[in-house]
Amino acid sequence: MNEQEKIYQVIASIPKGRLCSYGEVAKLAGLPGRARWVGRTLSQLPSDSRLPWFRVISAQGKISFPAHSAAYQRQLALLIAEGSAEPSGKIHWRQYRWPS
DNA sequence: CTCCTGACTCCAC
DNA sequence: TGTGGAGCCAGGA
Repeated sequence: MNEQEKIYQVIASIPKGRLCSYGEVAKLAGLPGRARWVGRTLSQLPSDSRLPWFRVISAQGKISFPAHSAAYQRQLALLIAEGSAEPSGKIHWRQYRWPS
């Protein structure tokens, strides 16, 4: 399994209603300190992917896209759909715990 | 090889 | 609370 697949696996395991930061995903995938790598990997994600990429946010509890951008609104809408955010943009960060 | 870039983080002010 | 800068590291030019 390559690094990209590990990252996909971790993200795929995040339950609906739970969120995880890029840094946490990296750590859980066995790639500590490589949050940027996770971000880059997601940026390369095919548009038709089923991966819940929108459950990954920054460590500051915010969406990592410029506010008002189309990408930002797309992610916010998906989070609102599962109760992880409000239309106002406020995020309800229910931290995902990796099964230990 | 060097330089720049980025869906990131931390820490100091 | 906000901002700024340094650290981070694989890719691409």
